[in-house]
Amino acid sequence: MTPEACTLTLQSLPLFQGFPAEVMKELASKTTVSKHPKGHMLFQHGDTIKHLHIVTHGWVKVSRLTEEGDEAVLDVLTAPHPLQIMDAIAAPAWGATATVAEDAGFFSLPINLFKATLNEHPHLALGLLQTTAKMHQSLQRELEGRTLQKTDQRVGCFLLRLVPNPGDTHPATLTLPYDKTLLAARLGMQPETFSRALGNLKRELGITIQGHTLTIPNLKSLQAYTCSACSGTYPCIRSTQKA
Amino acid sequence: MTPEACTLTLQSLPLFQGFPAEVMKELASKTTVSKHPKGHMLFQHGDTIKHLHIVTHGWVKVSRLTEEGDEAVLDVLTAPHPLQIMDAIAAPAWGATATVAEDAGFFSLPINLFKATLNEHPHLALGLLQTTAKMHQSLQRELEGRTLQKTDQRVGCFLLRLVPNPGDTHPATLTLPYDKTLLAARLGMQPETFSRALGNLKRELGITIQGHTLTIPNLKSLQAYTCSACSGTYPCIRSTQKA
DNA sequence: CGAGGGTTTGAAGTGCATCAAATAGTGTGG
DNA sequence: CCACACTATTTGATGCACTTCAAACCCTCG
Repeated sequence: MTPEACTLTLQSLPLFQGFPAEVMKELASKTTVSKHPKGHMLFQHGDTIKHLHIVTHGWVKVSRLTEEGDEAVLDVLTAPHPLQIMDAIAAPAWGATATVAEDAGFFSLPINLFKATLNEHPHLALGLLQTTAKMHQSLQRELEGRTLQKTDQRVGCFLLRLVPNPGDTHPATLTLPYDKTLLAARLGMQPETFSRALGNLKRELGITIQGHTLTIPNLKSLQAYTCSACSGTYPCIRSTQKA
Repeated sequence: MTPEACTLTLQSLPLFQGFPAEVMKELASKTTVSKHPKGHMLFQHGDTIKHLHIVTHGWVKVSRLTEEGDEAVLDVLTAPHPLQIMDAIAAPAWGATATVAEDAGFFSLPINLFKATLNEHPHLALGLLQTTAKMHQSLQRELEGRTLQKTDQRVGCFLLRLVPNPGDTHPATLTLPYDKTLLAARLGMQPETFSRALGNLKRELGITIQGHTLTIPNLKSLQAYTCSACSGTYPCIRSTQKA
């Protein structure tokens, strides 16, 4: 990627809204571009933070592991999201582990440079606050869902947020973005439970499933089934709007 | 409260670390002090946010309600925490409901003034970023706990974080900060389940319970019982350090 | 003392996890 | 292009953790 292209791409990120052109050029010149295949671990819980990583394509699992080997998936991110930016800002070490879930590309910029830039141009922190505040809201919504929704509803809710045009009435078609096993973990349930939940939605609401593609014949009925246990109103916050 | 006292108290809040004295004086002059009894609702999901409220004493429940009347408790806050600062900052607001859980006092400053101050002194946003980042980490830890820990372990974990001197070996005594019913909701379980969990800890680990006071004979064994399902190491992030 | 909410205890039901095994899907080398 | 190995997914059977419903108990406060 040419430096100019890199600058442009960086600049388009919500994270860097409001950053002046000359600052972006400086940041871009120190930015590394990389690709990693599925399964690659980017960093893990406890590692010293050296870079701020931003996903440019693919999917990345952010999780925490216990001594006993259990895993809690905190999020699964795609472009244009930064990885654990809260840790990068606040902590000396990563608070989670990041693993590539689907072949992914990254921009990585030295965390010191990023922090220095923020210090030199403190008004940029205001934009960053917006970004982080949205992430926090999203996480609160997640906690609410875990508390109040049954597994079927969590799955339905996730599907609704994948629908390309929520406004449309009538059949919606969508593609599951990554492995069903990971989807299950992302939603805090076992793969078997996820599979059965999809089965229930199929039976109850006529949803069609072919591999990773599925069709929802009636969005309204899925909303009725799903959103009754949620405090928001559809179309609610969508994962791709998070940052 | 005298204006001077108010200024001093405001200034001591982590939220306002680094705010210059003259700015604090200005903020304090516009700050309202109030008290509300248990049960009072401060604001609810959907209300326009006009003030930034900061708890000065007592406890406040932050929750979201569904149409069906179910409630998800997102947090229970005490001094010196601000209420829903993320919502105050981010647009559009996501919002939650805040209810006084134990008689509480507040500082309230007009949100516009707060935002204007941030804009005028953008470097203050850097400190705010630190605060919000810690809140986010804390919420991630909560989500991990809900995913990986059994109810007994969640209760034990909560108790450990209430211990006054985590370093001490030998019997620790602590007081539950608010109703057991609310505690249960805060930990994402039913009151009955919470009660039984305490009973289990009593039986398994010799914890003594007298009303809202309890004694833990051996912190190490409680840690072993509780923290094995958690990715952190005790003493982990404590609720009172959150902001 | 009596009323009402907070808390505990018991019994029964349910949702999800777990274990086990079959099936579908994917990539490999022949 | 096929056979194989390996993984992802589905399906079934069983068990357990937690919820739900019900009732007793306790505690505070008027």
